[in-house]
Amino acid sequence: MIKTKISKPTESELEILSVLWNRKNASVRTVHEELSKTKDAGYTTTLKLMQIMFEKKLVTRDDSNKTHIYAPAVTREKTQNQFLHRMIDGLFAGSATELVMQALGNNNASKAELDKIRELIDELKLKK
Amino acid sequence: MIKTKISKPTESELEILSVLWNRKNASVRTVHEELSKTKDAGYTTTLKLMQIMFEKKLVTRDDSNKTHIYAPAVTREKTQNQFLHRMIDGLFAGSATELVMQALGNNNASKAELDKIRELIDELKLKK
DNA sequence: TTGTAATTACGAATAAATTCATACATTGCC
DNA sequence: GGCAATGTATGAATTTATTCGTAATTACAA
Repeated sequence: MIKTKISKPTESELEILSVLWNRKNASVRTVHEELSKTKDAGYTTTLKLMQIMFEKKLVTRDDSNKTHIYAPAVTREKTQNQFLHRMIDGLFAGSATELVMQALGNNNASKAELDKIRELIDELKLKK
Repeated sequence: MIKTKISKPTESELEILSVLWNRKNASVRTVHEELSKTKDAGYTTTLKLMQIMFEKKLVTRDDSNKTHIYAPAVTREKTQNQFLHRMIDGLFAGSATELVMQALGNNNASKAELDKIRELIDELKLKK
């Protein structure tokens, strides 16, 4: 199996991917309007970014109509893991456990959420 | 309390901070030699970066001797949290729980580690 | 067909991060 | 003192990411 170079999405690209993940696919205009809620940048800026992402193969697009429709070419999960690994390696001395504990400790997870995590842990332990 | 603008360390700055965290403090040469093990860049590049970090107040330095000694001005924990939050907001739709589950699921934590995390969870639950 | 609104394409400006060459300063040793 | 070794300072080049103005294209309604 040939592994093509992983191109890590930049900060801005991540914002765009988020919109695409939520909507499955979208036009530049839709993405731009979504982003405009929290950020202010010109329309052509978003367009250009999405074109670059297309070249990088971070997204695919259907250009059979005038308005091109973009869709993510990478999954949210893969991308999350990519960043998690980066972070674990660079900032948590390679220990995923450290990251988990830190994230748990500093956050107000509800009782229900904590239970859900506990369940997962028990499951994982069974596999050992 | 006055909150000064948080300046997020860049990728390269993070590598330098890692060395400083591990050693408490170090000269440019020491840091550079450490980094050279995994990365190849010139000495003055490391120097310049550390000077910039000093201006940004990411590190302090003792320049009473010819060879300046640098020390981290931000803690590893604070920095970890800063990045964790960024990541949770940008990539996990604001849910720390999601991040934790993802990190756990994809990683081979040992039984002992899983137990440690479970303990933490139980502790947190008591506080609810 | 022709005009207009919406869109994509393109190229260049700007900004941010990284890299490095070169100059200058300090120390220790002969 | 004079020289070599080891540092720091500085400015500029390079690279990567972001932004946006303007031109070309397309769809479609009048």
